[in-house]
Amino acid sequence: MFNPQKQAEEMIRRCGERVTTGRIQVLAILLAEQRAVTHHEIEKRLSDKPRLNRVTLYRVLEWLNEKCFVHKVVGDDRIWHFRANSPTTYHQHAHFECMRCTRVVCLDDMKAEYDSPLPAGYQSREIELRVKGLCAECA
Amino acid sequence: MFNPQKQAEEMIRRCGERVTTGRIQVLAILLAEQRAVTHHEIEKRLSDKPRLNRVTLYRVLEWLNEKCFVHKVVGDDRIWHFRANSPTTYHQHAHFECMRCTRVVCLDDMKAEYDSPLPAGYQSREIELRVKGLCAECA
DNA sequence: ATATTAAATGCAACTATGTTGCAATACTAA
DNA sequence: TTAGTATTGCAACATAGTTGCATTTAATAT
Repeated sequence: MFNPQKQAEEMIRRCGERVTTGRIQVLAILLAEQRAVTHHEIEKRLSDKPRLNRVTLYRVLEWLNEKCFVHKVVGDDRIWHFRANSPTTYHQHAHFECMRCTRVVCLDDMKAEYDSPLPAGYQSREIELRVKGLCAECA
Repeated sequence: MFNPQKQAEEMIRRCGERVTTGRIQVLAILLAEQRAVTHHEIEKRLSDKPRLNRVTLYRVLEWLNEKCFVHKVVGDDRIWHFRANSPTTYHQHAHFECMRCTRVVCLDDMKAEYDSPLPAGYQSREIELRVKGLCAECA
């Protein structure tokens, strides 16, 4: 059975860096969540436990991103949304963004295509597809 | 020969809304520019003439966007970038974003594909492709 | 041309997301 | 257990963008 807390701790321990309760809790929250969530949403989910400082949360998220446990997307609300990485989400990002509620959903099974060549000298490292529209609840 | 100022005025006049020097100047700047530029960059280009107020510039840009003279994209720097629309850019956006200098370039001739279906009940209104990497100068 | 009126502008103050420097604390290894 | 370094918390800051309201200006009617 699925225990995000334990899994998070295991993942962080295995990478050889410092294991802190903050990192575990935040990663656990993101593992349990099936979508990209904002700093603010994570803060709310941390509210019962001894709350992590706002700044620390930002730094933890940045760290998780650097270590590739997580990736981040910015939506039309100009706010970072974080989501736990799974093998499929790693280098191909497709996200759906609701134009009404600004909810961000990850579309893992996409196949982003880009036919035309880039301008001369340009190098592509990552491709991100953003589909905007209305989610089921707002449609 | 290409006169952005005149063309901008003509476009705004034809849409039947108020023609103001602010709107003309900003649209002219965006027409002359071949890429997506930030509020800040536009402000610099306005510096010789009697400068538009910061807030007004935001409102002019918002207005130009609503009237579809312009579209906006947010980059990884979480800043809005604006670009004049041409028929091709209208409903298909593809942008290249340099990971080093954060320059945003529009790739007009893309053909974004999205194979998988959206989750049930979701509606797509717009598709945006973001290719991240290094531009010619930073590569 | 002048007056009228609604829309656009300028100003000041504000909001929100995210950052930085530094002192205090906690994790790891010896 | 102790030492040393990485992480955390706090306060102050930076920046992009917004809001309310008084003033000005573009379009319209006289």
